[in-house]
Amino acid sequence: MVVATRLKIGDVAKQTGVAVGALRYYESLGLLSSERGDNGYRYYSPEAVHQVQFIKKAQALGFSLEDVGDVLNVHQRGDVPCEFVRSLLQDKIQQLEAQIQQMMAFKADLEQYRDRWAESHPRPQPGDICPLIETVPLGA
Amino acid sequence: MVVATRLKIGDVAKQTGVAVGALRYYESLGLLSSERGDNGYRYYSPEAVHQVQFIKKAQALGFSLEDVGDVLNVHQRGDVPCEFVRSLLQDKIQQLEAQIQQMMAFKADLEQYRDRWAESHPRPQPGDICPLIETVPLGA
DNA sequence: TGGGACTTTATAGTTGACTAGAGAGTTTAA
DNA sequence: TTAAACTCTCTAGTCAACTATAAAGTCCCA
Repeated sequence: MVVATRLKIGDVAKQTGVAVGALRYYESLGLLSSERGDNGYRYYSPEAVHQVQFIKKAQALGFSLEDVGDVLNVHQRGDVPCEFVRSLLQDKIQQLEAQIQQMMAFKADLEQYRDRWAESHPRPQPGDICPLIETVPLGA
Repeated sequence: MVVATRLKIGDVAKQTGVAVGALRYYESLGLLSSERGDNGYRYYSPEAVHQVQFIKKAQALGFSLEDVGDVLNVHQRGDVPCEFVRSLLQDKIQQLEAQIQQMMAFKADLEQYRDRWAESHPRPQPGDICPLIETVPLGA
């Protein structure tokens, strides 16, 4: 009676804002799966939308599609012990933590950079040459 | 008498751990400058080493070489008012801040993900199927 | 029944940040 | 002095993550 909604590739594209071509590309990498209709069309379950959103989110944070696959493929194969997934997750969390620390340090650098310059130039004059970079070498 | 040390490209490569080809590439993008000797060789000042280190640092944090150029080119041309550089820096700082916030949120997601699973699986059995991804859809 | 919107595969092109190699000239240390 | 090591330019290739296009088939609705 109640047949689970089957989405066509264009529907998933619209709901996620991800291009049709990109979805096919994800499939080619094993990040996203679909069933094929008799017409050869791909049909997706509504969860596929979440899957794609997850991919985009991870990606926005600097994870590669391969990284994402490390987690998702494991799920799709459905045959890997939980401990493995858990350690993958733990790795990602630690990577993220390290990256956050680096970013905060770099941000502090940039702020110091900006503020030191502000001190020595309380009121920039038109035509000023900017001594910013050479006088406060960053990241040395 | 005292001539400032002139480094050859290979010296800079060794001191920074960046490949010779990459240094030439940076130059082609205007991120790094050198003087040419009569032999056609590039010669670098010791500050070039800091410049390259800065590039690598920014890059490691997800800034593109174009981003880096936004800051550095301004310096190399030496003719742009400070306020412009200041606003560039301010932009980068804010970008960084936003990214840090996102990363922290995502990290929290992953941790929740990991911990919820731990609750429901206090002692994973060998052969367990991992219900991690489907049961706790992330980033939905 | 038609036609526009959608789908398929396959191939090729794009961007960023390089690396690799050819072919030629230069420097340097034994 | 000569050979290894280094440098030059130029062209081509690589990898990731796509996008674009062609040629063909399918769906849907007025």
